[in-house]
Amino acid sequence: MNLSLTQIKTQFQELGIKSTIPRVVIYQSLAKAMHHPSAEEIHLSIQKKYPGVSLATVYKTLDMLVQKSLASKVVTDEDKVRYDSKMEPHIHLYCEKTQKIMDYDDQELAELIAGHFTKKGITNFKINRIQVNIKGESKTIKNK
Amino acid sequence: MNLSLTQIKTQFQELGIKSTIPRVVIYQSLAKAMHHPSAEEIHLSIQKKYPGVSLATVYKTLDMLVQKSLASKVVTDEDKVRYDSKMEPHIHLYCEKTQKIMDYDDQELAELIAGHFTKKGITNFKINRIQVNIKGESKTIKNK
DNA sequence: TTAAAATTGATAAATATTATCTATTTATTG
DNA sequence: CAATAAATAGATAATATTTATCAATTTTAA
Repeated sequence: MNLSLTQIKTQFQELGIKSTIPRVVIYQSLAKAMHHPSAEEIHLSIQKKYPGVSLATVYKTLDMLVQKSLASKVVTDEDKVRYDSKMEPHIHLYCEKTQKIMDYDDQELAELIAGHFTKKGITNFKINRIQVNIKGESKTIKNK
Repeated sequence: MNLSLTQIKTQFQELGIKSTIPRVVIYQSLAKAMHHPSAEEIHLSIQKKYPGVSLATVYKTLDMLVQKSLASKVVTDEDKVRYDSKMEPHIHLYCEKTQKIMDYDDQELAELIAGHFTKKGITNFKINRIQVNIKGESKTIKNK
């Protein structure tokens, strides 16, 4: 999602987040990215335009965004954490060959699962969020 | 699952895994544990009886077990990897308060989801495994 | 414009995991 | 059983990611 600096500042204000250049830029980069970037990737992506922003600030800002529910952590089999600014429920497809993560929207499945638990429930557990991850391989189109 | 040393040795032999004391003991500890232990927890758990076994060996052995499909990695929001020796498909309940992971078997849900994808499919993606994680809070029994 | 409070950036520290390399152990063969 | 080749273990160094520290800077509010 492409967000303007003004849009972000407004959004921050509504949530009581102090607007600083690093924060706005980091969130803009995350929101634009389609590939669930790591802290370091975000740091790199803003290097050219904002060389001053440190990696520590990127980490602190990402944590803050997660706290404020503007982003979520995506843990993977790699040893680093990735981030996602798409907060609507969606499924992640993990390609085991390329380690890439793709988004997959499936409203029907979401309802199917939610319905199952509404009907059946889980004893002694309060469900906040249901995550579905699919692991496999993305088929690329061979010899056109 | 409680496995005897002999059972494990036999299982290793069948899979072409060389039986060493550290390996057998590590796998036994993992198989017995119900709490999805980390490498360090496994290392601790065998300290008393087998003080010689190093943490490096625990890591190497766990990797090997994952390669041989005797265990799987469980990534969490914590910054360490946990391991699971239960290889049958099952759901993990993540308690966001205690960070504890509980197993939850729900054959019906598994079939529901599998059926959904059989019917609907995902374009350009070969599904190997479907993981369902449920995040929330485990309700403990208050004031008996 | 000023002042208090919060944030930043540079760097050190902590933590988890992997790599290296020699000594030991295992499995095999005679 | 003994000898041997191959694989593994253990100690430790190295790497990588993330967090903590703290003075300097920036923001917000008055």
